[in-house]
Amino acid sequence: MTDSHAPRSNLRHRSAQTSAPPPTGQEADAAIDLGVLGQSAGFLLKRAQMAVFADFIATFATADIRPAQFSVLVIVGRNPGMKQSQVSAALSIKRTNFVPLLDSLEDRGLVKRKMAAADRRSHALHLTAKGTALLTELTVLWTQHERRIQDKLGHDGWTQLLRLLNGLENFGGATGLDEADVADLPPAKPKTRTRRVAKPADAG
Amino acid sequence: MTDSHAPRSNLRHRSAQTSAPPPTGQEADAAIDLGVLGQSAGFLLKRAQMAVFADFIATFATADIRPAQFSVLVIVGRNPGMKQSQVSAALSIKRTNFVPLLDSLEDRGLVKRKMAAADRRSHALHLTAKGTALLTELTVLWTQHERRIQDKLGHDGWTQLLRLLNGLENFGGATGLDEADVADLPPAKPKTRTRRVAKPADAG
DNA sequence: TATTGTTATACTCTATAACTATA
DNA sequence: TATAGTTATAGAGTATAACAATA
Repeated sequence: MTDSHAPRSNLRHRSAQTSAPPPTGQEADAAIDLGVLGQSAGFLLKRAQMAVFADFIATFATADIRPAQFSVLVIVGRNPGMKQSQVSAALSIKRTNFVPLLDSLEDRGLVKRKMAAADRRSHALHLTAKGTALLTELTVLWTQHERRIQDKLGHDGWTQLLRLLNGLENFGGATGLDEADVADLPPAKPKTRTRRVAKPADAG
Repeated sequence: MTDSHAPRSNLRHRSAQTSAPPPTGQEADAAIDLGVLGQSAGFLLKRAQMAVFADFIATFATADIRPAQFSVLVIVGRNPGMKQSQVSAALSIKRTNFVPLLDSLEDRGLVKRKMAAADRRSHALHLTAKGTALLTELTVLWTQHERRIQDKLGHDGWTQLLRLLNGLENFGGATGLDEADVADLPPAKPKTRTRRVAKPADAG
Protein backbone atom coordinates (compact mmCIF):
# COMPACT_ATOMS: atom_id res chain seq x y z
CA MET A 1 0.00 0.00 0.00
CA THR A 2 2.65 2.48 0.99
CA ASP A 3 5.70 1.13 -0.78
CA SER A 4 5.63 3.36 -3.81
CA HIS A 5 7.94 6.21 -2.99
CA ALA A 6 10.72 5.15 -0.69
CA PRO A 7 13.20 2.29 -0.42
CA ARG A 8 12.40 2.27 3.31
CA SER A 9 15.52 0.26 3.84
CA ASN A 10 17.62 1.88 6.52
CA LEU A 11 15.73 2.20 9.72
CA ARG A 12 18.46 0.07 11.22
CA HIS A 13 21.14 2.68 11.60
CA ARG A 14 22.53 2.01 14.99
CA SER A 15 20.61 0.07 17.56
CA ALA A 16 19.41 -2.94 15.60
CA GLN A 17 22.80 -3.54 14.08
CA THR A 18 25.26 -2.80 16.84
CA SER A 19 23.34 -4.02 19.83
CA ALA A 20 26.43 -4.02 22.03
CA PRO A 21 26.94 -0.67 23.77
CA PRO A 22 30.33 0.74 22.83
CA PRO A 23 31.49 2.99 25.67
CA THR A 24 31.97 1.52 29.12
CA GLY A 25 31.08 4.80 30.75
CA GLN A 26 34.39 5.93 32.08
CA GLU A 27 36.24 8.28 29.74
CA ALA A 28 33.25 8.85 27.42
CA ASP A 29 32.46 12.13 29.08
CA ALA A 30 32.15 14.66 26.28
CA ALA A 31 29.93 13.09 23.63
CA ILE A 32 26.93 10.95 24.43
CA ASP A 33 25.67 8.47 21.88
CA LEU A 34 22.05 9.34 21.08
CA GLY A 35 21.40 5.94 19.52
CA VAL A 36 18.15 5.78 17.61
CA LEU A 37 17.20 9.22 18.91
CA GLY A 38 19.52 10.64 16.27
CA GLN A 39 17.20 9.13 13.65
CA SER A 40 14.04 9.83 15.58
CA ALA A 41 11.91 12.50 13.93
CA GLY A 42 9.93 13.06 17.13
CA PHE A 43 12.99 13.66 19.27
CA LEU A 44 14.63 15.93 16.72
CA LEU A 45 11.38 17.83 16.10
CA LYS A 46 10.97 18.46 19.80
CA ARG A 47 14.55 19.61 20.20
CA ALA A 48 14.37 21.91 17.18
CA GLN A 49 11.01 23.30 18.27
CA MET A 50 12.35 24.11 21.71
CA ALA A 51 15.37 25.87 20.21
CA VAL A 52 13.27 27.90 17.77
CA PHE A 53 10.72 28.83 20.43
CA ALA A 54 13.52 30.01 22.70
CA ASP A 55 14.64 32.45 20.04
CA PHE A 56 11.04 33.46 19.38
CA ILE A 57 10.34 34.14 23.03
CA ALA A 58 13.53 36.14 23.42
CA THR A 59 12.72 38.14 20.30
CA PHE A 60 9.15 38.91 21.40
CA ALA A 61 9.98 39.49 25.06
CA THR A 62 10.01 43.27 24.62
CA ALA A 63 6.42 43.08 23.36
CA ASP A 64 5.43 40.54 26.05
CA ILE A 65 3.91 38.24 23.44
CA ARG A 66 4.08 34.46 23.56
CA PRO A 67 4.06 32.22 20.48
CA ALA A 68 0.42 31.20 20.96
CA GLN A 69 -0.63 34.83 21.38
CA PHE A 70 1.18 35.79 18.20
CA SER A 71 -0.58 32.97 16.37
CA VAL A 72 -3.98 34.25 17.45
CA LEU A 73 -3.18 37.80 16.41
CA VAL A 74 -2.03 36.62 12.98
CA ILE A 75 -5.08 34.44 12.41
CA VAL A 76 -7.58 37.02 13.60
CA GLY A 77 -5.81 39.74 11.66
CA ARG A 78 -6.06 37.85 8.40
CA ASN A 79 -9.47 36.27 9.10
CA PRO A 80 -11.57 38.93 10.80
CA GLY A 81 -15.00 37.89 11.98
CA MET A 82 -14.18 34.23 12.52
CA LYS A 83 -15.70 32.42 15.47
CA GLN A 84 -13.60 31.40 18.45
CA SER A 85 -14.07 27.75 17.63
CA GLN A 86 -12.83 28.29 14.09
CA VAL A 87 -9.71 30.11 15.18
CA SER A 88 -8.94 27.67 17.96
CA ALA A 89 -9.42 24.73 15.58
CA ALA A 90 -7.10 26.33 13.04
CA LEU A 91 -4.44 26.53 15.74
CA SER A 92 -5.14 23.08 17.17
CA ILE A 93 -6.07 24.64 20.50
CA LYS A 94 -9.04 23.23 22.36
CA ARG A 95 -11.79 25.80 22.62
CA THR A 96 -11.75 25.43 26.38
CA ASN A 97 -8.07 26.43 26.53
CA PHE A 98 -8.63 29.13 23.96
CA VAL A 99 -10.77 31.16 26.36
CA PRO A 100 -8.03 32.40 28.74
CA LEU A 101 -5.69 32.83 25.79
CA LEU A 102 -8.17 35.15 24.11
CA ASP A 103 -8.80 36.85 27.44
CA SER A 104 -5.14 37.80 27.72
CA LEU A 105 -5.37 39.54 24.35
CA GLU A 106 -8.74 41.16 24.92
CA ASP A 107 -7.70 42.44 28.35
CA ARG A 108 -4.79 44.20 26.65
CA GLY A 109 -7.12 45.73 24.11
CA LEU A 110 -5.67 43.89 21.14
CA VAL A 111 -8.62 41.69 20.17
CA LYS A 112 -12.37 42.22 20.48
CA ARG A 113 -15.15 39.69 20.87
CA LYS A 114 -18.18 40.91 18.96
CA MET A 115 -21.64 39.44 19.01
CA ALA A 116 -22.34 37.51 15.83
CA ALA A 117 -25.71 38.56 14.39
CA ALA A 118 -26.41 35.29 12.64
CA ASP A 119 -25.68 32.99 15.58
CA ARG A 120 -25.98 34.61 18.97
CA ARG A 121 -24.04 31.82 20.59
CA SER A 122 -20.81 32.65 18.82
CA HIS A 123 -18.36 35.51 19.11
CA ALA A 124 -16.87 37.09 15.99
CA LEU A 125 -13.24 38.00 16.56
CA HIS A 126 -11.60 41.18 15.31
CA LEU A 127 -8.36 43.03 15.95
CA THR A 128 -8.66 46.43 17.52
CA ALA A 129 -6.77 49.38 16.07
CA LYS A 130 -4.22 48.83 18.81
CA GLY A 131 -4.05 45.15 17.91
CA THR A 132 -3.52 45.91 14.25
CA ALA A 133 -0.76 48.38 15.08
CA LEU A 134 0.95 45.90 17.38
CA LEU A 135 0.71 43.13 14.81
CA THR A 136 2.56 45.34 12.35
CA GLU A 137 5.38 45.74 14.84
CA LEU A 138 5.34 42.06 15.72
CA THR A 139 5.66 41.15 12.07
CA VAL A 140 8.94 43.03 11.96
CA LEU A 141 10.18 41.07 14.95
CA TRP A 142 8.95 37.87 13.38
CA THR A 143 10.87 38.61 10.19
CA GLN A 144 14.07 39.07 12.17
CA HIS A 145 13.42 35.85 14.04
CA GLU A 146 12.65 33.84 10.93
CA ARG A 147 15.64 35.29 9.13
CA ARG A 148 17.91 33.92 11.84
CA ILE A 149 16.53 30.48 11.07
CA GLN A 150 17.16 31.04 7.38
CA ASP A 151 20.71 32.04 8.19
CA LYS A 152 21.13 28.83 10.15
CA LEU A 153 19.68 26.47 7.53
CA GLY A 154 20.34 28.34 4.33
CA HIS A 155 17.43 29.64 2.32
CA ASP A 156 16.97 26.41 0.41
CA GLY A 157 17.15 24.35 3.57
CA TRP A 158 14.63 26.62 5.23
CA THR A 159 12.25 26.21 2.29
CA GLN A 160 12.69 22.44 2.33
CA LEU A 161 12.03 22.36 6.06
CA LEU A 162 8.75 24.25 5.72
CA ARG A 163 7.64 21.93 2.93
CA LEU A 164 8.49 18.80 4.90
CA LEU A 165 6.84 20.07 8.06
CA ASN A 166 3.69 20.84 6.10
CA GLY A 167 3.78 17.24 4.95
CA LEU A 168 3.40 16.15 8.57
CA GLU A 169 0.25 18.17 9.17
CA ASN A 170 -2.43 15.94 10.68
CA PHE A 171 -0.08 12.97 10.67
CA GLY A 172 -0.81 11.32 13.99
CA GLY A 173 -4.27 12.78 14.42
CA ALA A 174 -3.34 15.00 17.37
CA THR A 175 -5.31 18.01 16.35
CA GLY A 176 -6.44 19.59 19.58
CA LEU A 177 -9.91 19.59 18.13
CA ASP A 178 -12.92 18.70 20.17
CA GLU A 179 -14.68 15.91 18.33
CA ALA A 180 -18.08 16.78 19.83
CA ASP A 181 -16.80 16.48 23.42
CA VAL A 182 -16.36 12.71 22.91
CA ALA A 183 -18.41 11.91 26.03
CA ASP A 184 -18.91 8.16 26.30
CA LEU A 185 -15.53 6.47 26.56
CA PRO A 186 -14.00 4.04 29.07
CA PRO A 187 -11.65 5.70 31.59
CA ALA A 188 -8.61 4.30 29.76
CA LYS A 189 -5.74 3.17 32.00
CA PRO A 190 -5.20 3.07 35.76
CA LYS A 191 -2.03 5.21 35.47
CA THR A 192 1.34 4.39 36.99
CA ARG A 193 1.72 6.77 39.87
CA THR A 194 5.14 7.48 41.28
CA ARG A 195 5.77 9.02 44.64
CA ARG A 196 9.29 9.17 45.86
CA VAL A 197 10.10 7.76 49.31
CA ALA A 198 13.71 8.44 50.24
CA LYS A 199 16.00 6.36 48.04
CA PRO A 200 19.73 6.54 48.90
CA ALA A 201 20.87 4.57 45.84
CA ASP A 202 22.51 1.48 47.25
CA ALA A 203 25.85 0.42 45.94
CA GLY A 204 26.25 -1.91 42.97
CA MET B 1 28.85 37.68 8.52
CA THR B 2 25.99 35.41 7.69
CA ASP B 3 25.24 36.38 4.08
CA SER B 4 27.23 33.64 2.42
CA HIS B 5 24.77 30.84 1.80
CA ALA B 6 21.26 32.15 1.22
CA PRO B 7 19.68 34.85 -0.91
CA ARG B 8 17.49 35.61 2.13
CA SER B 9 15.14 37.41 -0.17
CA ASN B 10 11.61 36.19 0.32
CA LEU B 11 10.54 36.53 3.88
CA ARG B 12 7.74 38.68 2.52
CA HIS B 13 5.45 35.97 1.31
CA ARG B 14 2.09 37.11 2.47
CA SER B 15 1.69 39.61 5.22
CA ALA B 16 4.12 42.32 4.22
CA GLN B 17 2.93 42.30 0.66
CA THR B 18 -0.82 41.83 0.85
CA SER B 19 -1.64 43.65 4.04
CA ALA B 20 -5.37 43.76 3.29
CA PRO B 21 -7.19 40.73 4.68
CA PRO B 22 -8.95 38.86 1.85
CA PRO B 23 -11.98 37.12 3.35
CA THR B 24 -14.67 39.17 5.04
CA GLY B 25 -15.49 36.37 7.43
CA GLN B 26 -18.81 35.21 6.11
CA GLU B 27 -18.57 32.34 3.66
CA ALA B 28 -14.89 31.64 4.36
CA ASP B 29 -15.77 28.77 6.63
CA ALA B 30 -13.71 25.85 5.42
CA ALA B 31 -10.18 27.17 4.95
CA ILE B 32 -8.56 29.66 7.27
CA ASP B 33 -5.66 31.77 6.04
CA LEU B 34 -2.67 31.03 8.25
CA GLY B 35 -0.84 34.15 7.08
CA VAL B 36 2.81 34.22 8.10
CA LEU B 37 2.27 31.14 10.24
CA GLY B 38 2.45 29.12 7.03
CA GLN B 39 6.07 30.31 6.68
CA SER B 40 6.80 30.20 10.38
CA ALA B 41 9.27 27.45 11.26
CA GLY B 42 8.29 27.61 14.93
CA PHE B 43 4.59 27.16 14.29
CA LEU B 44 5.13 24.36 11.79
CA LEU B 45 7.68 22.64 14.01
CA LYS B 46 5.24 22.68 16.90
CA ARG B 47 2.41 21.35 14.80
CA ALA B 48 4.53 18.59 13.30
CA GLN B 49 5.98 17.66 16.67
CA MET B 50 2.51 17.35 18.17
CA ALA B 51 1.37 15.13 15.31
CA VAL B 52 4.42 12.88 15.51
CA PHE B 53 4.20 12.61 19.29
CA ALA B 54 0.54 11.64 19.02
CA ASP B 55 1.51 8.71 16.85
CA PHE B 56 4.40 7.88 19.16
CA ILE B 57 2.21 7.89 22.25
CA ALA B 58 -0.43 5.76 20.57
CA THR B 59 2.23 3.32 19.39
CA PHE B 60 3.85 3.01 22.83
CA ALA B 61 0.60 3.00 24.79
CA THR B 62 0.62 -0.77 25.12
CA ALA B 63 4.01 -0.54 26.83
CA ASP B 64 2.95 2.49 28.91
CA ILE B 65 6.05 4.41 27.85
CA ARG B 66 6.13 8.12 27.15
CA PRO B 67 8.52 9.79 24.70
CA ALA B 68 10.77 11.15 27.45
CA GLN B 69 10.92 7.74 29.12
CA PHE B 70 11.89 6.12 25.86
CA SER B 71 14.63 8.70 25.39
CA VAL B 72 16.10 7.90 28.77
CA LEU B 73 16.05 4.16 28.12
CA VAL B 74 17.80 4.64 24.80
CA ILE B 75 20.47 6.91 26.22
CA VAL B 76 21.15 4.78 29.28
CA GLY B 77 21.12 1.64 27.14
CA ARG B 78 23.79 2.95 24.84
CA ASN B 79 25.75 4.87 27.46
CA PRO B 80 25.78 2.72 30.59
CA GLY B 81 27.39 4.21 33.66
CA MET B 82 26.72 7.83 32.80
CA LYS B 83 25.78 10.22 35.56
CA GLN B 84 22.23 11.57 35.85
CA SER B 85 23.42 15.06 35.03
CA GLN B 86 25.08 13.82 31.86
CA VAL B 87 22.01 12.00 30.64
CA SER B 88 19.65 14.81 31.52
CA ALA B 89 21.90 17.33 29.77
CA ALA B 90 22.01 15.14 26.66
CA LEU B 91 18.21 15.19 26.61
CA SER B 92 17.92 18.90 27.49
CA ILE B 93 16.03 18.00 30.64
CA LYS B 94 16.83 19.94 33.80
CA ARG B 95 18.36 17.68 36.37
CA THR B 96 15.64 18.68 38.80
CA ASN B 97 12.94 17.43 36.43
CA PHE B 98 14.98 14.40 35.59
CA VAL B 99 14.60 12.97 39.10
CA PRO B 100 10.91 11.96 38.95
CA LEU B 101 11.38 10.84 35.35
CA LEU B 102 14.13 8.47 36.43
CA ASP B 103 12.05 7.43 39.43
CA SER B 104 9.27 6.25 37.15
CA LEU B 105 11.72 3.98 35.34
CA GLU B 106 13.52 2.76 38.44
CA ASP B 107 10.24 2.03 40.22
CA ARG B 108 9.31 -0.22 37.30
CA GLY B 109 12.64 -1.99 37.53
CA LEU B 110 13.92 -0.81 34.17
CA VAL B 111 16.81 1.40 35.28
CA LYS B 112 19.12 1.24 38.27
CA ARG B 113 20.96 4.00 40.06
CA LYS B 114 24.32 2.70 41.19
CA MET B 115 26.77 4.44 43.45
CA ALA B 116 29.71 5.78 41.50
CA ALA B 117 32.94 4.72 43.20
CA ALA B 118 34.96 7.69 41.99
CA ASP B 119 32.51 10.41 43.02
CA ARG B 120 30.12 9.42 45.76
CA ARG B 121 27.82 12.31 44.94
CA SER B 122 26.84 10.97 41.55
CA HIS B 123 24.74 8.03 40.46
CA ALA B 124 25.83 5.84 37.57
CA LEU B 125 22.86 4.75 35.50
CA HIS B 126 22.39 1.29 34.04
CA LEU B 127 19.57 -0.67 32.47
CA THR B 128 18.40 -3.71 34.34
CA ALA B 129 17.91 -6.99 32.50
CA LYS B 130 14.22 -6.16 32.41
CA GLY B 131 15.01 -2.73 31.05
CA THR B 132 17.23 -4.16 28.34
CA ALA B 133 14.55 -6.62 27.34
CA LEU B 134 11.90 -3.94 27.23
CA LEU B 135 14.11 -1.64 25.20
CA THR B 136 14.44 -4.37 22.60
CA GLU B 137 10.67 -4.56 22.32
CA LEU B 138 10.33 -0.79 22.30
CA THR B 139 12.80 -0.54 19.46
CA VAL B 140 10.48 -2.67 17.35
CA LEU B 141 7.61 -0.29 18.13
CA TRP B 142 9.83 2.66 17.40
CA THR B 143 10.74 1.24 14.00
CA GLN B 144 7.06 0.89 13.11
CA HIS B 145 6.41 4.42 14.27
CA GLU B 146 9.34 5.91 12.42
CA ARG B 147 8.44 3.95 9.30
CA ARG B 148 5.02 5.59 9.24
CA ILE B 149 6.81 8.95 9.12
CA GLN B 150 8.97 7.72 6.28
CA ASP B 151 5.86 6.60 4.44
CA LYS B 152 4.41 10.07 4.91
CA LEU B 153 7.45 12.03 3.77
CA GLY B 154 9.15 9.59 1.47
CA HIS B 155 12.52 8.20 2.42
CA ASP B 156 14.45 11.08 0.90
CA GLY B 157 12.19 13.62 2.54
CA TRP B 158 12.59 11.87 5.87
CA THR B 159 16.39 11.94 5.54
CA GLN B 160 16.31 15.61 4.60
CA LEU B 161 14.12 16.39 7.57
CA LEU B 162 16.49 14.72 10.03
CA ARG B 163 19.41 16.60 8.54
CA LEU B 164 17.64 19.95 8.70
CA LEU B 165 16.44 19.36 12.25
CA ASN B 166 19.96 18.50 13.32
CA GLY B 167 20.98 21.84 11.86
CA LEU B 168 18.73 23.56 14.38
CA GLU B 169 20.34 21.93 17.40
CA ASN B 170 21.29 24.59 19.94
CA PHE B 171 19.88 27.33 17.74
CA GLY B 172 18.12 29.57 20.22
CA GLY B 173 20.10 28.48 23.24
CA ALA B 174 17.17 26.73 24.92
CA THR B 175 19.03 23.73 26.15
CA GLY B 176 17.37 22.84 29.42
CA LEU B 177 20.82 22.85 30.92
CA ASP B 178 21.50 24.27 34.30
CA GLU B 179 24.26 26.84 33.84
CA ALA B 180 25.47 26.48 37.43
CA ASP B 181 22.07 27.28 38.91
CA VAL B 182 22.35 30.85 37.61
CA ALA B 183 21.51 32.30 41.03
CA ASP B 184 21.93 36.08 40.94
CA LEU B 185 19.54 37.53 38.40
CA PRO B 186 16.88 40.23 38.54
CA PRO B 187 13.32 38.86 38.80
CA ALA B 188 12.66 39.74 35.15
CA LYS B 189 9.17 41.07 34.42
CA PRO B 190 6.07 41.81 36.51
CA LYS B 191 3.93 39.46 34.39
CA THR B 192 0.55 40.30 32.86
CA ARG B 193 -1.98 38.50 34.98
CA THR B 194 -5.42 37.75 33.60
CA ARG B 195 -8.38 36.83 35.72
CA ARG B 196 -11.70 36.58 34.01
CA VAL B 197 -14.66 38.50 35.50
CA ALA B 198 -17.87 37.73 33.61
CA LYS B 199 -17.67 39.18 30.15
CA PRO B 200 -20.85 38.87 28.05
CA ALA B 201 -19.25 40.17 24.84
CA ASP B 202 -21.12 43.34 24.02
CA ALA B 203 -22.37 43.88 20.51
CA GLY B 204 -20.36 45.67 17.83
C1' DT C 1 -30.42 16.92 20.55
C1' DA C 2 -26.29 19.56 19.08
C1' DT C 3 -23.28 23.59 19.22
C1' DT C 4 -20.78 27.74 21.35
C1' DG C 5 -18.56 29.65 24.89
C1' DT C 6 -17.45 29.11 29.51
C1' DT C 7 -15.91 27.40 34.23
C1' DA C 8 -13.64 24.24 37.05
C1' DT C 9 -10.29 21.00 37.48
C1' DA C 10 -6.47 17.83 36.83
C1' DC C 11 -2.41 16.24 34.71
C1' DT C 12 1.97 16.92 32.29
C1' DC C 13 5.87 19.59 31.28
C1' DT C 14 8.95 23.09 32.47
C1' DA C 15 11.34 26.52 35.60
C1' DT C 16 13.42 28.42 40.10
C1' DA C 17 14.97 28.29 44.86
C1' DA C 18 16.92 25.92 48.42
C1' DC C 19 18.58 22.03 50.79
C1' DT C 20 22.15 17.63 51.59
C1' DA C 21 26.17 15.37 50.91
C1' DT C 22 29.97 15.27 48.89
C1' DA C 23 34.12 17.28 46.45
C1' DT D 1 33.29 27.37 46.99
C1' DA D 2 31.40 24.28 43.60
C1' DT D 3 28.96 20.09 42.05
C1' DA D 4 25.29 16.07 42.05
C1' DG D 5 21.12 14.80 43.43
C1' DT D 6 17.03 15.97 45.61
C1' DT D 7 12.76 18.41 47.33
C1' DA D 8 9.23 21.73 47.02
C1' DT D 9 6.81 24.74 44.39
C1' DA D 10 5.18 27.60 40.73
C1' DG D 11 4.04 28.29 36.10
C1' DA D 12 2.79 27.15 31.54
C1' DG D 13 0.36 23.90 28.34
C1' DT D 14 -3.01 20.52 27.65
C1' DA D 15 -6.93 17.38 28.88
C1' DT D 16 -11.90 16.12 30.37
C1' DA D 17 -16.50 17.05 32.51
C1' DA D 18 -20.25 19.86 33.06
C1' DC D 19 -23.00 23.90 32.61
C1' DA D 20 -25.95 28.01 30.34
C1' DA D 21 -27.43 30.01 26.29
C1' DT D 22 -28.70 29.25 21.84
C1' DA D 23 -29.61 26.63 17.67
